Amino acid sequence: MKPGSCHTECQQVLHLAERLCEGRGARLTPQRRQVLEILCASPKPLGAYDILDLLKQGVPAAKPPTVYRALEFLLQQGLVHRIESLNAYVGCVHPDHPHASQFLICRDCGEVRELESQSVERTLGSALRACGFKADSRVVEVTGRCLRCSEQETP
Amino acid sequence: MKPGSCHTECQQVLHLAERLCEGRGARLTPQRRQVLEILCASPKPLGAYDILDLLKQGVPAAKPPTVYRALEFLLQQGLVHRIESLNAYVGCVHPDHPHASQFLICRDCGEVRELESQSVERTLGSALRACGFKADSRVVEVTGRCLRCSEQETP
DNA sequence: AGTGTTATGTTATCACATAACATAAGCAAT
DNA sequence: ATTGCTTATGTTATGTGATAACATAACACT
Repeated sequence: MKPGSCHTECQQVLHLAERLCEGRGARLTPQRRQVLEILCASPKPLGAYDILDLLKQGVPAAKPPTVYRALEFLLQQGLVHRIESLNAYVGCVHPDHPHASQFLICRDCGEVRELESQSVERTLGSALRACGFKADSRVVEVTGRCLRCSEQETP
Repeated sequence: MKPGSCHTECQQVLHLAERLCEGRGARLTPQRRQVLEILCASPKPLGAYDILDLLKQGVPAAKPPTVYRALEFLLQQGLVHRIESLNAYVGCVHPDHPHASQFLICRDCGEVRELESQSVERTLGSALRACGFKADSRVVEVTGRCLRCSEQETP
């Protein structure tokens, strides 16, 4: 079972998202839901205009602000993440607990995996504390080759 | 003495850059040198079009590709870094030894500081090893408030 | 001088993101 | 239900960052 590409898994995430938003009094409108659905169904990060193209199937009148507004909401709710080094977005694998995102980006297959290393979290946290820096958001993005790709060929 | 804003320090970096390029057989041409100079002289990260505006003082015919080509070279040589979460560029403080860049970005004063924590390096490295990921480049960028700014006001 | 390589000039265009203002939908209180 | 507020969406235009493609010039080596 590959991450992000499984239909049933995607459904689970959507239900969880609904519950979370409900509990927070946040409105997961049809449009926002569709954008989340698009991201969850994609095994790879999507650019805003990729999302736009897909969204148009359900919302023909969709335009860039449509997507960016939905993304803004979903990012706030922790339901999706933005990959800074790709200008792209991914559905969050486990939106139930807040976490600083750490991503592994394979330059060959394009897949993005969330890392969630506690030790990286901790060491980064103490480094920040040591220099008195109050963090709002932490970005950890590693580009390279995933295990599968580096096993397949050896350049 | 504030990082990046000191003229003599900037000169030192430029001389070092010349030596490094010389040793590698890389050509630090006048244009590339000017772009590096612009970045070193700035206490804050600059966008490509900011650099372009400044570069035009010395190279009136400069256009976007002029800047991006210079940046490409300087990035390859490790003389500048790109800040992914800002789409901006900074001169490298210590280009002599290669290092994974870690940045602290103050959302108030806009200053960017290089962190270089060995422990973050190590833990991230071992986390990557543990999942068989071969890293090409590591991006660590933390946005928040620097010590100075959080001391000045308390919202 | 000749030739291959690397750097620069030039035009156009692509890709990503948001400002600004208009309309509509949801919701609470009378 | 109507009013009135708040939040969400529609729409047009534009701002900002980056690169493709092709032409010319500078360099380095024999």
